[in-house]
Amino acid sequence: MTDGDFFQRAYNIVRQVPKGRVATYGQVARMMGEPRKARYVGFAMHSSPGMKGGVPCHRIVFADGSLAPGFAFGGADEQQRMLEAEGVGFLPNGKVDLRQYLWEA
DNA sequence: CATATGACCTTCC
DNA sequence: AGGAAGGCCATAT
Repeated sequence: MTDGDFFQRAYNIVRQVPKGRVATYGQVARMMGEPRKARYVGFAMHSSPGMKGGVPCHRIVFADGSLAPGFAFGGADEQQRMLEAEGVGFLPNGKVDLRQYLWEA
């Protein structure tokens, strides 16, 4: 196996994220035991097969609760709408309420 | 083939 | 308390 397994591991964690809940890149990276690789978790999402592959990248948000503008499915607006459709609540500042919807392993 | 950048987070000053 | 820099692996040019 190659180090690329890191991607597979990232997908594995993201895939474990329950519906109506969101996880942060750093948290996922930390789960894999590589808190410094938070950046590549995002890369993994970019190369992710999509939710069709079981990788709900839209449930992955920043550590502060903001989404990924310009790189998401069709815009942070679409992503935000999807999360709301899953039951995730958003704060008036346009961020996810990690206080309540942050996925806890 | 080598160089540069990237959906980020953590830590130090 | 706020600001700045670093770090890591992979992908793309």
